Amino acid sequence: MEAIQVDDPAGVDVDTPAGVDGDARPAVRKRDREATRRRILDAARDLFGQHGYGGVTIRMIAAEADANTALVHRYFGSKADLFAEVLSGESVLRGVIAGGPEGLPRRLAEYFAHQVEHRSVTSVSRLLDRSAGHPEVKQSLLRYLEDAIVEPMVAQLDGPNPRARALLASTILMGGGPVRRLFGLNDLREADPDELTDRLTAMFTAALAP
Amino acid sequence: MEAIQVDDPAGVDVDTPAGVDGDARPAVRKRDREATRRRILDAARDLFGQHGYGGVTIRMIAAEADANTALVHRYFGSKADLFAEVLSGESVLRGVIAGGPEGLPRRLAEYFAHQVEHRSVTSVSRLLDRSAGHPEVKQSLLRYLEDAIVEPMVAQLDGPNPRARALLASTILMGGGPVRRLFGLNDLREADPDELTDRLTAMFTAALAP
DNA sequence: ATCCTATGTAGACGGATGTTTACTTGCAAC
DNA sequence: GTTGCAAGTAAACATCCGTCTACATAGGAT
Repeated sequence: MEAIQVDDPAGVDVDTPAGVDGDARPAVRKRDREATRRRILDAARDLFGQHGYGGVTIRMIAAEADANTALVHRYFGSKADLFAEVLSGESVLRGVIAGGPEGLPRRLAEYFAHQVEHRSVTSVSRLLDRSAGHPEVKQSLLRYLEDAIVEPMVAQLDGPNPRARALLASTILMGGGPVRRLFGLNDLREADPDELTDRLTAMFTAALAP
Repeated sequence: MEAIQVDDPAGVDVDTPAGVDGDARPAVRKRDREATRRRILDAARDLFGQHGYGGVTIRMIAAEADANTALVHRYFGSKADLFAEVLSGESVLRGVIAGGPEGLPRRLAEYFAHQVEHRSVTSVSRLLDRSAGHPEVKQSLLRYLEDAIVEPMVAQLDGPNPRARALLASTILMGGGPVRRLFGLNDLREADPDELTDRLTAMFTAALAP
């Protein structure tokens, strides 16, 4: 869990004949603010997606990005700020939701079912699920859900109480996180994928119907 | 968040005339293993229910139970063990699920809607939600969900893939936690309670139907 | 009244974490 | 080549946490 110390003084042994180390990084890296910032952000996105906010330390992020811990704070302020920036870059669900109200339940169902079929080590739902219960990122999570899910969904709904209906659909989406985390995927794969999608479509339809 | 230090040396001032302190506890308590154990367990149940596993410290529990930190470990082993014991005592949902398959979707919907109407500071869903992402209690959570939700639900289901259907219903239940935590209750109360219950019934029916 | 044990207590230990500080060094403008 | 600043580094700081150890004492058995 620790001991990922990068004990390469990065100055000794400048002429490493060829990259013998696993990572394909140059023996001595150019100083590049933007590149470093991006490496940190990418590492943070991966790690937060895998282990959630609480499961990741600044030192883990720095090690994964092959950067110094202090740089994380220099470029992003605090851990919570970095998390917020990672989250603000996610936009997969927005694309799923866009596309017109008729097919919306089915598109949501297919997104859900897709996550059951192809386990992605990193995904937004995984990140949301595993970051629950950390008050310092509640605002970031709320903003993401509002901007990327609820608001675009409400924009497509006719009839009364669109917001309550969108929240019920979100409930299904968010429930997938804990269920997958605890039970794994095999139980949900019990039936064939098409039946799962059909059933989910019916659930989303019930949540969203006017 | 801290400084709940109980600085009562508990021996000085033995003859406090009457309980002037807010808590109705005797100035000097009798030594009582069972009572102390129960106080700790009750405090743990309340606090875990409010803040989740990670949001509660052993010191908070001890302070709330007016006991010593070491006693928590003496009586319960570790924090994770204490959490498991708290969880094993919860059985509200089992009662909701029992009662026959026909009314099951509606009973689940009413349970869900009830939590929207009467915000209980402590509840199982709240506890489950806020304890996500802590690997050391994953097994406890899984066991609870399996024993108290999925297994009793499966026992009532006819038709194919009962387990996958039960998991989909659980998805709705578990999604309620994050949604309530982040959005609060007002948005879901947009419509009148009966309509909410009806809609949830339809969702659970879609999840569970053969 | 005297022991003895289970109950309760105080405090430390070891480790982890977010964050900051003081320093070094690459790089480019002059 | 010199210099100044931004990029990068090492190490510490300040907490906080779960857990454990060594000690005090209440209260029943003798």
